[in-house]
Amino acid sequence: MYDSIDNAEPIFSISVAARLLKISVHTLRMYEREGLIIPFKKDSNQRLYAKADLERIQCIRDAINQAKISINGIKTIYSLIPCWDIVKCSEEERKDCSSFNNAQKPCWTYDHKNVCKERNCRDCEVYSKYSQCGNIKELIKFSTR
Amino acid sequence: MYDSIDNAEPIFSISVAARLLKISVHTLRMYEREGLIIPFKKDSNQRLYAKADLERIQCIRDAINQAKISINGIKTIYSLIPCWDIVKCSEEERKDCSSFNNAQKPCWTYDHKNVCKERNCRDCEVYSKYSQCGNIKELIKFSTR
DNA sequence: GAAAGTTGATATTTATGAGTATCAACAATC
DNA sequence: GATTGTTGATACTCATAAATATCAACTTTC
Repeated sequence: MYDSIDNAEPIFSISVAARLLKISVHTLRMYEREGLIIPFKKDSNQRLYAKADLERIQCIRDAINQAKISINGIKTIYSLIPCWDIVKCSEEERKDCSSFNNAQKPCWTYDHKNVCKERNCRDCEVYSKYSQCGNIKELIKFSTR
Repeated sequence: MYDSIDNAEPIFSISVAARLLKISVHTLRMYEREGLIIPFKKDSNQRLYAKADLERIQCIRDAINQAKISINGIKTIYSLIPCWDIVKCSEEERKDCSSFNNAQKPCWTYDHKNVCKERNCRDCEVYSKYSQCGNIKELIKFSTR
């Protein structure tokens, strides 16, 4: 039943998400403010979380609590995802891209120009597909093949 | 005068290094125990630091104190350096490499087999050339060109 | 339309990671 | 050979990051 829910469909309210993850709603909003997650937003501005979001958040929790990586550390690690290789932006665009030229926070926390302007970061695979738990290194490997 | 010193020549004792960096000798040994640095060792086992080591340590300090990245975060970031691309190890060797297949600590903290067995990590460019301050992202960029 | 849930903001608590202190054994220096 | 510095190990302190609590204004729900 719970298994039949689509991974990407935002259906859990913040309080339900918090209960499932055994954390507080405040912590969820804090992760968002830090740029670690991008929950879906209803027209009324209320947040909704999908199963994929919950898995992602659990990875972040493990990084903080088990691996003892600070939030700023996680932001820096996310900033190393080779987004330029994933979205295939041009040399010209790279020169002009804040994300390409910095390494303090994830690309999806910047105001976008260029290719990324038309993309919705929540659905972009830089954010959605590759930024969980151990697989950032897998992505770097893949990009250097 | 100080400028004429070779960057790579290990000449500073631990107490001198600590004084120059304005930190304690204990902190220097702690960074080493954590695998962040590899000082030169005399036959008597005493440590010596080169100018390049001091610069590297200053970068680590800035990451901890300014950027607020935890030591475990720095170790994880170091583990993302595409060493496989730098030392050009084979597919076969990669399958068998603890560093390639993990992302918790830098490659130079593992017991080495394969290509790296003959290398001295302190002199290896994975450690020496590319692991300072902001240039890990530069290296990933370079590897994905 | 009353109750339950959400919003962002600010203030506060607490768990712990980074750094320090102390130690006896050993090495270097003059 | 006496002084100064180094080694690793264990125990301790302190600064602060992560998490919590509280708030009034706003939404959703039945």
